Amino acid sequence: MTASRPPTTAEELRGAGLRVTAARVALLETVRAGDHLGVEAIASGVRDRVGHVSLQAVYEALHALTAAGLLRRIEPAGSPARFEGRVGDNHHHVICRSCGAVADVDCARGDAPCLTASDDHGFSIDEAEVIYWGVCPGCSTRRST
Amino acid sequence: MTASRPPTTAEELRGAGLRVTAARVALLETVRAGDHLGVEAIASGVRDRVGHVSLQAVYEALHALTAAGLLRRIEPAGSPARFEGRVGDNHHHVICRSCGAVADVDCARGDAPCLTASDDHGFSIDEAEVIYWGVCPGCSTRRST
DNA sequence: TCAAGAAAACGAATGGTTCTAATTTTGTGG
DNA sequence: CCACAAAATTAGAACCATTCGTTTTCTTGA
Repeated sequence: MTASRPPTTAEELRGAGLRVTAARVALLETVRAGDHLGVEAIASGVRDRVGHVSLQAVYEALHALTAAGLLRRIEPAGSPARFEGRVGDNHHHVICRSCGAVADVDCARGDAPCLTASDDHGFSIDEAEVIYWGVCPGCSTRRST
Repeated sequence: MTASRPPTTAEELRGAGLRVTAARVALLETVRAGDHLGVEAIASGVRDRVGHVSLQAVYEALHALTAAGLLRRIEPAGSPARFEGRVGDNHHHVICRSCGAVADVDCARGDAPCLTASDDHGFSIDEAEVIYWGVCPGCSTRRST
């Protein structure tokens, strides 16, 4: 009897070669429902769904899901890591210098590397990561008033 | 009598509104002579020039010189911070996924922000930071052999 | 030269992340 | 259905880069 609930998330995990645990399903759903969450926020979201989960387990699962390509890790300079569920579309990010808010920016090209370096110094480049730095609407109104 | 040696570095510091100390002069020269050095390497270079300097003093000076615009801080995801002396030309970086080597990539535009976001979400963007990820020549030959 | 204030030293702490080793759970083959 | 091996989870400690508070030293401008 395995037809009562839609096992989409679980199937994705299994399809990626990962074992299915309640914590991983909850984690994947939490990250997808959230908006560039940090580790602490993810842990809290996972606990809301499945009870107690250790922080280390969250780190481990984030590592595994990121390596499997189900999650993407972004790490703005000077901030702890954040995770997002949108993968595969090679999009970029705008980050607020004031509050650290992160928003997605679609990539015009879509495929990585979406930019070509003027001089690659012999490197074989596979990705161009773009971070736009600025001030978000909320912070700029707060500043000017 | 102040014409015996070229006081360029000291004048730059003073011009930026900073006090001139042996440690700061040595630090600025170390970073400029080096190639995207980390804090530990900078501290070691400063000590080679002026003797004992505490790590905290190095952090403090790096902070001050970065804020004054004499240095630029880059922080590749998953690595400690590195500093470079080339400022003002809004160039970008190629980073080796294997050994962490950093090389400069000139920006085609030169002025920041050199890219325009497809959708800025209302942010006022002042800089587009581009990091090209790949494998450096040394690491790719090492891998293939 | 002198006093004000900034910078450096010193010592310790903090936060995010990773490691180790032991235990539990999961998927699978008998 | 049961047992086994692989993988996941746990707890705890450790690690690293960075920061903080305080005292001492030094630069600077009057």
